[in-house]
Amino acid sequence: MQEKLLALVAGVCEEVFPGVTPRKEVVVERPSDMAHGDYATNAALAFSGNPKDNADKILSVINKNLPDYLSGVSVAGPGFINFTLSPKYLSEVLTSVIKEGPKFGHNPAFAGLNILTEYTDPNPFKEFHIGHLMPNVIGESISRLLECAGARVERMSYQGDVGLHIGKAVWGMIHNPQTILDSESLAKKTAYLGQSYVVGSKAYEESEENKKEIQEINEKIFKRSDAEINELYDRGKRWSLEHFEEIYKILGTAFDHYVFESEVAGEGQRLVRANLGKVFEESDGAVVYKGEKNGLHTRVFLNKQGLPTYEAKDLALALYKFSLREWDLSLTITGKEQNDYFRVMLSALSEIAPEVAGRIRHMGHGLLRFATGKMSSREGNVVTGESLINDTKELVRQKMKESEVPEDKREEVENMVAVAAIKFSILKQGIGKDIIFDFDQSISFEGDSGPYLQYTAVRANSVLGKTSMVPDARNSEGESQTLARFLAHFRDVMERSAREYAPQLLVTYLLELASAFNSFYASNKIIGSEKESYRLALTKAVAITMENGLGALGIKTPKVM
RNA sequence: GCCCCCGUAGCUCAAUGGACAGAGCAGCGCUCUUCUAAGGCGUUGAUGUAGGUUCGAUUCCUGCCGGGGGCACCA
Repeated sequence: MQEKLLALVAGVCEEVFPGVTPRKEVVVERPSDMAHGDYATNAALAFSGNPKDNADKILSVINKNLPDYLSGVSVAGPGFINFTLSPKYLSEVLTSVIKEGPKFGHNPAFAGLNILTEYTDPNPFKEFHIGHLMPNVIGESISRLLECAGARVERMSYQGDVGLHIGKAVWGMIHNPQTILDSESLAKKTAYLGQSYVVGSKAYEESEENKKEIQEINEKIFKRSDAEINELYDRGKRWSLEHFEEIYKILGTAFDHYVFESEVAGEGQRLVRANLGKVFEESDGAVVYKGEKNGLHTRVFLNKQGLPTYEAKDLALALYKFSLREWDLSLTITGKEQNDYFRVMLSALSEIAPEVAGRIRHMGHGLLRFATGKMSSREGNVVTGESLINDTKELVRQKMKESEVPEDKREEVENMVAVAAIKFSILKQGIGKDIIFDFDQSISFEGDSGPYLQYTAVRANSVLGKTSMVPDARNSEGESQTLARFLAHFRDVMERSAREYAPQLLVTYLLELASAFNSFYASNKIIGSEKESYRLALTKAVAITMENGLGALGIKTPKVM
């Protein structure tokens, strides 16, 4: 629709101002307030001259031949030209929403592109704490938005399975042995790993002797030279990965690719050495990249021992990604504390493989912090992702005591609602912004919240289940067009959210839609009214749109709640 | 010291250079003889500060104040 109107406006401008170039680009967009219309153009302001006069001229030309998808064109404010969609067109939109069903909202913004997203990088042997929830929730939503925009998306998780933290955890396992059977719960296994890491970290700080032992263990892990240590390492890694998988399942993420640091370390080392003297240089015994030439800073790629650092591994990871496929775009989502780091790494990469570097984009998400005190896996006072989900589920359970949900479905619904509450609190704001986490404030079921959106869809579906009348969008005379107008904007919102990698735009839209529907619901009887078939069409379209929108956020819609 | 990001109602957040800056929470007052009150209706309340660019600035530029992050062998 936006394109259609833009074409119309462009044609009219050519007629009114033949051969004149506007001072600025003429655009058609959604006005901030829907009361002004469904779309607006700045055409009258963009051309020089009195905006009101310009607008009048444009208006008279459009009105001479008003397309049937518009019911009105008007001038307002400083000279905006507002377009209002006609009831006839809105009825057609409703009909097509119902026809398209789960496909409604799909758009061509990224049509045909192959995109790789990398977004949850937890470390085996460490707990999956709530900080890991951020990239997962954001990454999953962006992946889905891109899929709705026509892209083929594959998801990757990159995990640190080598490094000092592992040595510490294995040292802890050796000095604090516990017999845990394979059949025991993953919760118990990962709690033990978490403890072992705490034990090892403390020991590392306590004495030089321990420090040395841990470094030795680390070297043995790296070389896989000690059978007993290999056994502990392999078991711990397996437990961690199984545990992560369990969490991904609850969150609704499925990765296509898993890459471990140990798999790219060797190639990273080789890559840096091969470009020594060209891209990298030696400095103080290490191999570094001087980023100052590009306004950045210097970073170490190979340490004094000649071992690859994170930066070298990331170079190899980037090339590995493109050996899988010629991605049109490779998106990496990490904490924003890595923003500067990524600039340097990509700068180095652009000297080695510019065609690859040019297609990589890094996005830094905000940090999840606590109002009181810090969280540290070294201290062992982390809030794990699992415990947050469980605490939230407990609240949902309280709330559901009175609900109609059948016993055997409760667990499933509790999960969906709890996950919705958590995901919403992350996605409602801009990606780069920190979240000061406070359980009572961040996890909400009322007002603007994930469960509020789910509730709206459930309520709409509940109405639909109570009648056998067939929804029919045609008979809309005398009915408010507000809801239909909201629905007509969904595709534009989905497209913009994808283009800007901005799930919060979709969140805001869904809240507005929910509010409009609930308001409609409170003041109109649907079943049994004269307008039943039309109101059912609206209700059905809302249910579809809400479910599709929530889906793009990675939130499931329960049947009942 | 250098570089990057952020300051919007009491609190937590929205807002594509435009039209009276949107919500929710908290507060106050209503609202289930209609289909899920996790709802609806009403009400109080905000762009850190000083300049600049622009017909028009929360948005762009500069200074100041305040907060966060990064800057050599961790990831």
